[in-house]
Formats: sequence, structure tokens, C-alpha cells
Amino acid sequence: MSTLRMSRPYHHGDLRTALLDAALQAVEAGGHATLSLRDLAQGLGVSHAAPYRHFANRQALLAAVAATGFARLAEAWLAAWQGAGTTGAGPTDTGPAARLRVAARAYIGFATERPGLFRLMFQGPPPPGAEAAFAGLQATVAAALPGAPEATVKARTIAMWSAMHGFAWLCLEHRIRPAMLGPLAPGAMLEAVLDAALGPQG
Amino acid sequence: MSTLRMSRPYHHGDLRTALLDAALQAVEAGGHATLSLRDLAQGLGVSHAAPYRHFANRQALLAAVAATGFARLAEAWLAAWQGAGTTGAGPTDTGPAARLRVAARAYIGFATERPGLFRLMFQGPPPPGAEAAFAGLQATVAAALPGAPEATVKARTIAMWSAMHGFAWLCLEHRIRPAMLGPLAPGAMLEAVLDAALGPQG
DNA sequence: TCCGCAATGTTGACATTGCCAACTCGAAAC
DNA sequence: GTTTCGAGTTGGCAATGTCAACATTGCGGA
Repeated sequence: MSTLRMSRPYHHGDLRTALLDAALQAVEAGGHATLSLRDLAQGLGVSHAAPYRHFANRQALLAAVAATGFARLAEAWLAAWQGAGTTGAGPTDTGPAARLRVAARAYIGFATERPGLFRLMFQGPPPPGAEAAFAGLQATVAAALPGAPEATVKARTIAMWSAMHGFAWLCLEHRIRPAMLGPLAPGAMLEAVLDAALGPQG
Repeated sequence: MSTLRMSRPYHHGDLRTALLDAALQAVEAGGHATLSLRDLAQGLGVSHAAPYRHFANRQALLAAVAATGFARLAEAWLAAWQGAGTTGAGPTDTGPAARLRVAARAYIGFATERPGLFRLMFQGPPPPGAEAAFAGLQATVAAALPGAPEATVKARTIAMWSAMHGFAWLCLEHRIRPAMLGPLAPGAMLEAVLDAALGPQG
């Protein structure tokens, strides 16, 4: 029975997505290590066991968050890649290598702007959607290497992914910091990594 | 008083290093996320609060483990680099790029052979010793680029570190798996990453 | 040699947390 | 209107990190 007046309805309405949203926010704010299911539930005005009606356990919730992270990353990647290719067909049209470079900056930007989410995405068992990430990457790399054999495309994809992912991670975790760079500007080191991964002609 | 006979001595002797050893083993076996101070203490035949006499908290113990990990990684890196340079001065002598390539393989081998430790090392606040890792890397890269300006050396160091670290991490977390490679052999993709990071002439 | 002290270890406790079982509520199907 | 079942609640348990208070021991100085 409603204890007094205006008591919250017994059913939340859409607790599942509310949990996902709150978890995403918590992961971005404090990292997945400190996320507490009970905190989440309390924040949503719901009892401490309610989350278990929608997620088998903490790990399942985190996996779902990671999956949405992969969707957003793929979105950002593709948007950057497509955006870089729609500058008209004139002589200033962006070549395929330059488009890849723009996309790579989006990848690294995503990582540094959402470090908590990015860390979660690339830790532990791959969540659903992580698999498609490689396929999307490979498709854009293939577009930059028309006519190349599949093995070459895969090799270049892995090389590029490794370079930009490693750089993103090392920046994220402050293993690479501007202080250690001396004369090298932060932007320049990003370009150096991309030069090595894509060739300086990009 | 000793409850009966042969009771363990009240003082452990060297609990600090015993804790470090046990923690290292636990991290390599099950990952740092599941490491429990109480388990560790029980395994060493010591009460559950004893670890707090040597480490302020769980995080401090993990940081110490990570620090020894960095020491071992630097050791492996340097050993590979030096080992690759002592093949005599004949025409088969290894060039600087090839030596870097051997060292990079050692880096990736370290990561894949000790995934739990490697994950710990590159997560959270950098432990003492992490700083020196970059300096060691840079020294070997500098040796491969005699006469190059500092900015170039730093740029190449970061590019190489990013590539090999990213590749190691993605393999570690099974984001890169042999199954997704198709015609590309596992060894070949490693070489492709190193080609991109070092130039194919290495 | 004896005493005191600081380092090291122990016991007990507390709060937090993930997770489970049993129960309840209420909306939708029949 | 009755039934049913998904969704939420209460209560509890075990594990864990951490702290406070106490115990033990070895070592250095009187």
C-alpha cells in the first residue's frame, strides 16, 4: 500500500535502461572498479536487489555497458571516416589515407574523453559487439587499399589498430604524459604515431 | 604462549617479501581483481590483518607488485636488446633496427606470458619504476638512430611503444585472435606491426 | 643482566558489497 | 473477475577491506 501520498509506483517503468544509463555515468565518473550495484539501485530509488531482475550479476551489467560503448565507438569512427570523405570531388578532396587519419584521431579522442568507459571496453572477456569493431575497422582500411589482397588488408588493419590503441591507452593511463616529451608537442606525437601506422604521405 | 608444540613463531620473519611473492603469484594466476588480502594472509599462515603492518592497503600492495613487474620487463627488454647485439662483427651482425625488433618481441612475449601482471602494470596510477620504463625504451631507440635530434627520437619511441603495446594488449584481451586473421599467420601479424613501427628494412 | 620500547602479529569488530531466497505487488491476459 | 507472471521488496549470508585495541618478541641501552 502507498505509505502516505505520492509514493513512487511499485514498478519503475524502465529500470533496465535506467540502470544502464546510471552505470554508464558511474563508469565514466569513477571507473568500473568502484561501481556498486547497491549504490546504483539507491540512486534510482529502488531496492538493493532490484537490479538482479534485469542483470544476472554485476559482470553482466558491466558487459552491457561495454557493449553500448563499442556501439558508440563504432559510430564515432564511422562518422569521422565518412565526414572526411564528403568534402567534394575537387582537387582538395581527401585521400583514403587522410580519411583514415581523421578516423584514428576520433578513436583516440573517444578514448581520452571517456577513459572509464574505454578501459572497461578493453578489459576482461570481450562483450558482444567487440567483434564487429574489428570488422568495421577492416572495412575502412580495405577502402584505403583498393585491390590489395586480404592478407595485406588484415595486416595493415592490425598494425593501425595496434598503434592507435596503444597510444590511446598509454595516454589514458598517463604512461605518456606531455611532461616527458620535451621539445615534442602533444599533437606532434599523435601525428608521429599515425605517420608510422599509415605512412607519412597520409 | 605456544598453544601446544611446534606452533609457528609469532613473527613471520619476512612477511613483506612473502606477501609480495604471493601477491605476484596470485596476480599472475587469477588477475589482480580477484586478489584478496585475507586469502593471501591465510595462505601464509598469518592473521587477516597482518598485511597492514607492511602495506597501507590493498592498493599499495598491488602497486608494489606492479613495480617489480616493471623491473622485470625492463630486464627482459634490455636482455633481448643486448643479446641481439652480441653476434659478432661479421656481415651477419644485427643492425640496430633488427635489435629493436628482437626487443619488441620480448616485450610482447612478456605481456602474453604474464597477462595478469601486465594488465596490472598498465592500469591505474603509474607505480614507481614506470617512469624509468620510457627512459629505457628511449635509450635503445636512440641507439638505433645515431645523430637524430631528440624530438625525432622521442617521436619514434612513442610510435614504437604504442604499436607494440597496443598489439600486446589487444592479443592479451583476445581482441585480436588467430581466428579473425584468415590467411594471416599469427607470427606474420606480429611482423606486420613491427614493420609499420620500425620500417620493413629492420 | 635487566628493562623498556618499537616493530610485528593477533583478535575482534564494523561497514560495504554481491548475491540469494522468500515474499509481495500490480498490470495484463483470459 | 480471476489468474498469472514479470518486477520489486525485505531480510539475510558470506566475503572482504579496514581499523582499533591488545599481545608478543627481539633488540638496544641502563
